[in-house]
Amino acid sequence: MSEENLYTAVRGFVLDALAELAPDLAPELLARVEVTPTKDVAHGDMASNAAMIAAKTAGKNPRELAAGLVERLSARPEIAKAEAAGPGFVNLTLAPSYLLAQLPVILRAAEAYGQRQARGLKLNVEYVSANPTGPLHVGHCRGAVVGDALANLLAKAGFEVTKEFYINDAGAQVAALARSVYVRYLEALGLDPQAYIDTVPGGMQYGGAYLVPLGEELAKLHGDEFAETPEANWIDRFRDFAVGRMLDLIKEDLAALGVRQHVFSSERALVEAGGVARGLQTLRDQGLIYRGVLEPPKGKTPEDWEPREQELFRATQFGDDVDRPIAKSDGSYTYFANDIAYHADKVMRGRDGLINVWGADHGGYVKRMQAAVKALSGAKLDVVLCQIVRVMKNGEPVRMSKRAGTFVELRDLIDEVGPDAVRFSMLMRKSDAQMEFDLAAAVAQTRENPVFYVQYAHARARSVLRAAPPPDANVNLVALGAPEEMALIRRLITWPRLVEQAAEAREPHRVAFYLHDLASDFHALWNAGRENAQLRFILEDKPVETAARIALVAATAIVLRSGLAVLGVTPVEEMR
RNA sequence: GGACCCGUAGCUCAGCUGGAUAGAGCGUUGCCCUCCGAAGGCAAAGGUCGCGCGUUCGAAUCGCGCCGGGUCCGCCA
Repeated sequence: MSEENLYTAVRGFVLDALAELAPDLAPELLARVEVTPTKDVAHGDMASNAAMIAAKTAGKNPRELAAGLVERLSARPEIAKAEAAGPGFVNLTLAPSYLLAQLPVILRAAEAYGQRQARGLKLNVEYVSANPTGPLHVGHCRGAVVGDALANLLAKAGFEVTKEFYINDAGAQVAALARSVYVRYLEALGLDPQAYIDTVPGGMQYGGAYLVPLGEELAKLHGDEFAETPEANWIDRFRDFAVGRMLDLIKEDLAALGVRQHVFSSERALVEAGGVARGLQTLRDQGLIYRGVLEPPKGKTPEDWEPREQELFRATQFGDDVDRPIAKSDGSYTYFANDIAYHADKVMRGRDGLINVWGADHGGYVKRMQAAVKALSGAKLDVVLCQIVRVMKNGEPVRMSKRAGTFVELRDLIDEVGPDAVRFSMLMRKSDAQMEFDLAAAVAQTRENPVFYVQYAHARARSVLRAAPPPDANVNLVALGAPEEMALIRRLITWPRLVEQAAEAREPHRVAFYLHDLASDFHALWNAGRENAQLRFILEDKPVETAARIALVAATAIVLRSGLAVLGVTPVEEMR
């Protein structure tokens, strides 16, 4: 396989030249040498900071070193022009033939362009993991989209990726779900549930109408068998039934968004298999669990605070601020203990790295979870936090509460604006930036959504290709050279580099911005053809030019598809 | 009181892990369809990058301190 990432290749040239001028530079120093796209075409195609990085230890000033690099790099056939600039940049203009030679590479690779070779490393990306107590609401969709796109991105970057959903089916929430379903069951039997509701400590916690059919179904199935019986007789049965149904609901919602996870891990199954004690044993063996008393949180002492001895995990040894309880005062495990066990399980399944996509309301748990994973294994846990999406309707924030049944269901949103627009707009922002989502605007402004801008570029490209002879990877490309054409090519060859960098930063939004820029370059070229007929893609009397331009258009469509696939957005053929 | 995230154009947001003159979309103003798809393009206007020190060849980016917004802080998950 030829080197697809041209920046990596050129960086190799720079390092070769640097080694002649300043041998024996430390590897840490060389690692900081970059070859980057230039912001301004006047600076050429690529620029390197090599001279500025190496100057000090090489005992030369940056400009002097840059001049030496320029001399050596200019001699290479791949480089048309090299010059020193500014404080010591080396600006490189690539030989057109070298740049153009990437077009056949793209055409042959097709949608696999930008796909890095397998690294032999397995990553686990866990996302959504909503409580199985109801359908997904719009607050969930950011994490769902970001997690899914990130997983795709990492796969593109050469990692073996497992997409995972953690089912919180073991705690008080799902017990409350079972009780709420029980209420619907009583109603379905024609009984007044009020007397029962009064006996439940938290009352009717999940009052949404979506549980009504479950109650009816249970009434049909069991008649009044459980109507007057103690909770112990029915709660397991009702809970399992309800959790199963809610999970089906969630999976349907995810499917509507185009999200399909590989693994659904049940907390309950883990607990019942004794996984918690097993997971904690690793920590006990290392003496990282002890009995102790925590200080009250400063400035916000709960009124009923009293010192209690608890089992604690020495999270402070791994960078956390305080040690964290793994058992409640009554001896039962905390959620954190279950989470430790779950992460131990994920690591044992052979993952080289774990990534959790969490809502910002879990920000306070990042350090302790990272500490636990560090203590459990050599694997690293990265947490991508998604800030809460504030849903606005007519300028008013919409309160979302699953318990009150007042949330806006994700499904409604998808049905209204379509999965592509939902996904793309969630990815047009950095995930840790706060975000307002105006429902009215999302519905009304579908045409203004940037996703259509990108899809339109693809549809335009495909429309040209339908009217032209098929693209040929062996075509003569010398006819290409207009500024708009070269700008587009420069953008295309940046795709492999972008995949790598976005994956490393765990930032799928960069893909969305890249595609927007690429679409912009393509639209600009298109309109150049409207201004100047000689720049049109298809010229009846000029088969050589036409063939070269068709190759460029085909390459553009390929990269657009390649990127949209990462985002999970449909590359439409036409948008009429 | 503490932890984490955010503060960039009127609005919504990027800014490639420290680089050259800080960008895009929307909105405003003015242009471009006898021509492959105008859901497009070109141009103009719009900035003390929250404030102040510091680190160095160089800071929107890194460190510290303030100011403002958000999320969270044992026996919920």
